[in-house]
Amino acid sequence: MKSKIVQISAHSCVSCGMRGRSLFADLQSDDFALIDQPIHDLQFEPQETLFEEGAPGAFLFTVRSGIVKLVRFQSDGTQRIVRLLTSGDVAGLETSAGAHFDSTAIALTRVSACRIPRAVIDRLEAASPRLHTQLLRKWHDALKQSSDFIAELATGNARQRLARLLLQLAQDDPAQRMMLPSREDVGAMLGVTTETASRAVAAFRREGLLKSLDRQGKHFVVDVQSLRALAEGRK
Amino acid sequence: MKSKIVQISAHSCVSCGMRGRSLFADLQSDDFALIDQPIHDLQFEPQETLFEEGAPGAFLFTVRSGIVKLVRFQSDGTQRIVRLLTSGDVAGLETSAGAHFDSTAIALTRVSACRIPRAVIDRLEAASPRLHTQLLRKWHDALKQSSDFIAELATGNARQRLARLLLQLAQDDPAQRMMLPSREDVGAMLGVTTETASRAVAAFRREGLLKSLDRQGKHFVVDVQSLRALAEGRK
DNA sequence: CGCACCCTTGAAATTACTCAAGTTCAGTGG
DNA sequence: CCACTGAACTTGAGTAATTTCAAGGGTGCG
Repeated sequence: MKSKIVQISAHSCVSCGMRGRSLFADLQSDDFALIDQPIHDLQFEPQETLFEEGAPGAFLFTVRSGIVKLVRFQSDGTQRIVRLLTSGDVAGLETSAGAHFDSTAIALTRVSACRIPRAVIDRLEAASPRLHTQLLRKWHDALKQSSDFIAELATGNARQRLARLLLQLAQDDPAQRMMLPSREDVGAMLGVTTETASRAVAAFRREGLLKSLDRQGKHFVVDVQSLRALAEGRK
Repeated sequence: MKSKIVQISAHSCVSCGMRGRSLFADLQSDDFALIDQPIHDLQFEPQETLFEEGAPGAFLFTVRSGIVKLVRFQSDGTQRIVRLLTSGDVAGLETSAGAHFDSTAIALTRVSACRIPRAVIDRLEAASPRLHTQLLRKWHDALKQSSDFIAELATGNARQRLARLLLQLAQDDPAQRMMLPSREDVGAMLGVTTETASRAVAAFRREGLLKSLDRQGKHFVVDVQSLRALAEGRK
């Protein structure tokens, strides 16, 4: 594990640029005084793992930037991606319910994430009701994302699923740009083989639904109109 | 809506047979005095809906018996089942995060469920920390079930998915009996068509992995050994 | 330059979908 | 009591989509 670690003082949480979307959104300045254990800002390189399924969860992570995949490994060694996390999402929420990690978290891009000890969460929640609302919201977000995943990425044919994934990945960018993970990961998200994922991406490029921004075929501009039509089944 | 309604006094919650698995598991007798709004025990017939996606969630339900499906309707009118709830599970947890219902809940069998007003949850949680742990546990259960759904029922071919579903449906019965929903619902759970679901069930019956207990093909005894082998890919 | 890794493509085999027709069964009404 | 009906399940045949296995390209890195 070569990830860069930067220790954060409670003070710097207060002025964190993404605090509004983080777990600490509702905290008041007094509350930060209750943080009695260090919170670290960790940097992960692509492919590095934040935590592994089954490990006792002593920490929870707030993703500051980048994309994290949550995966389950199957008995044949292949992986199924069960959810994607982006900026503002929490990885390892199950920690706050006292459980072991339910899945393995792996960075898809460079990822910056705050690692918060479980004890800090427990203490803040007991001492201040303000963390509570935000924790509930994060649970809700996670559950909603998970059922969206089923409804959108595990339903319909490969072209439809890919269209929905692309729309999701491009949704935050004002210019409809997005970065596409490896074809293997795309397959693991859609529940299809790597080859099928590759063929579908290649077809979209030929049809002009995707326009390459680089030579490696990782960054694209998407045609939102047409993809939306495809995603909803009106071919 | 012809569902039978029975009003429950806080007193009867105390002695409820399934309280140990319910939201109120950790409450002490004092806590029940805080329940200032009626909790109803509702009976739903198969096909009746508990609540609809998008409705403002003023209630949350604890399933006492029976099976409830959570469904999302797609733009073409077909439905995708995103999760199943059984005894002890909570439907409409999103209520406790102040959100609208994320999916529609429909009874698959006769269902008995306690309808708890949101205000009761809020009050209990504010006044007593004991509800809290249990609420967290229920969020965790829901999220785990949702990712299990992806990993198990949306991965592999139709035979494998059906095998995993059957094992799940039979897991609580000491004699490996289970009741199978309509083929349409099976399809909506596995992400395949009704015909494919029907063919897979029929094949399992011919192969002896399923033995009918009735003429209508709803109740079966499952061959756990063989299904487990199939589910894990060791044919 | 060559190796490794990923992506792409091809062709055959398998699996799933579509459309259409039978079958069974429970409930209804003559 | 029995024929009729509707709904759900089953099955068949043809088509489409996906997987599988195998080989060929491109890119980046040592």
